[in-house]
Amino acid sequence: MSRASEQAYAKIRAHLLSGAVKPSEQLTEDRLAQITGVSRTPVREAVRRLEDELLLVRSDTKRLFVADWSRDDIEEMFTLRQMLECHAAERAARRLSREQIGALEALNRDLKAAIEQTPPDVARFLDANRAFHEVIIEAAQSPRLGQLLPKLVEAPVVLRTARTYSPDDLRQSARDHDELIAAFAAHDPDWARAVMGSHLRRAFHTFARAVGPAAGKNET
Amino acid sequence: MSRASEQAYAKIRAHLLSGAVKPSEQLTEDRLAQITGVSRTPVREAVRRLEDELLLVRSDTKRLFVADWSRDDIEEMFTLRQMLECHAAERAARRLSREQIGALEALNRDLKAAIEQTPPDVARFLDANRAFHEVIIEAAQSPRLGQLLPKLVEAPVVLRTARTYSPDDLRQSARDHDELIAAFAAHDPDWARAVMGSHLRRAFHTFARAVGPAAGKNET
DNA sequence: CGGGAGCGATTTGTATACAATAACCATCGC
DNA sequence: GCGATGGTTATTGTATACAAATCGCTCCCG
Repeated sequence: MSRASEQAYAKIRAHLLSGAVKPSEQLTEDRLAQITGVSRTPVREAVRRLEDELLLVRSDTKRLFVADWSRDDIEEMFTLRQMLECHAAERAARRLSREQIGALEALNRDLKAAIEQTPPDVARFLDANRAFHEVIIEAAQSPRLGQLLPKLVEAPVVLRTARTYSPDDLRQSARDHDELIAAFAAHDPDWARAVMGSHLRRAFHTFARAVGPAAGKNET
Repeated sequence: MSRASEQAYAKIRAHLLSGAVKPSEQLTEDRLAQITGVSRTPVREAVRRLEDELLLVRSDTKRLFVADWSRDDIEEMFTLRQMLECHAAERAARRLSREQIGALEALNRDLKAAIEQTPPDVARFLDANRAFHEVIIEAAQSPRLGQLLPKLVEAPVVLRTARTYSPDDLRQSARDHDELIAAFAAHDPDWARAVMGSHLRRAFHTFARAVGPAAGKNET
């Protein structure tokens, strides 16, 4: 995207991530234009992208709000993500080059280093983690898949970034990645799919635990 | 969406469907503004939506083109659609109300009527077919799913609408729908998933046959 | 003859002003 | 007192003018 709208996107995203605004809080395009320093036109472009990623939502009458993700929303999202990303892992297992596997190993080394810092560098962990998964999607060579997945991946991570990851959770993630790499090196699609499935399902529970226990039927 | 941009969206879509423009042909926002009778601002909004649905694509330097779907693109799309829509069928089987099942029956009656006209009314068939699948997605009660699927469903149908469907193909579709309804009435998720899977996979082959035989490795 | 720099024309991106619509609030009628 | 109704303000939608980028051509130089 072009300069101003890309900048608006990044700034608004950072603004949401900073915790300066709360879920369900109303925003206006004017206000965002002030914050980002560009006019409403590129802001609208950026907002549309953020709506697509479900970080922002519009009310029935077009008013703009910070998205509020319930536990059920998060579960639904992880279920879909699991479906798509398991497929990606399967395809990637057939296609990953030696270089790409090397890249995954390097990223996971970085990820581990981020964990073992004191205190653990969660931001660095998340970056390495994202890059890791992106390599897999890239290798799956399915453009449509690459277009669909980001919409699912971004939202909850950004909105709940303040939460605490336990060191054990982080280490388990790293181990999952190790096993994924092993499955890829063996070019075994079934193995890769299975590992990715358990990896993401565990990630969901880790995530959900922090958000709150399973809700029975409450709305909000 | 608001009036002008919605209108622009509909007109551009109709324009693509009419065959007045060919795949890979360049379009300009100005030209589309002329055609739709609104200014470039809402046109840009509409174009973004059509890009999202992969009916339009932008070159690396932001120029706008009519999308060109290769056979491989279509196969990829159907594979993803199958994955998601089987999931939807499974969920729908657990949730569909008696009224919704009644609605599906009515839609399939209409679909059959469209087939048995002479000549068959393909547009009416496609409308009923779309409505049928939308009821299922609605019943799946998965907002994210409802957001993802339209992006996959629209594009190839619109772009290849001129092609001929054989009466046998259409009748087989109607039979698939009958069996789906039976699976829903029995509230059997596994059955529903299986029927949806074969329904869509057959639809892919019907579709692909008209586009051209499986290409080995050709690019374009 | 080929390749690249420069320039005019085309196309997309951004800012701004204004129009349309929705929310808010106070007042009126019952 | 309570709900409907009108006017006022806030917010989003659209048109338009202008800026930036890109394309395609010509012309020049090697």
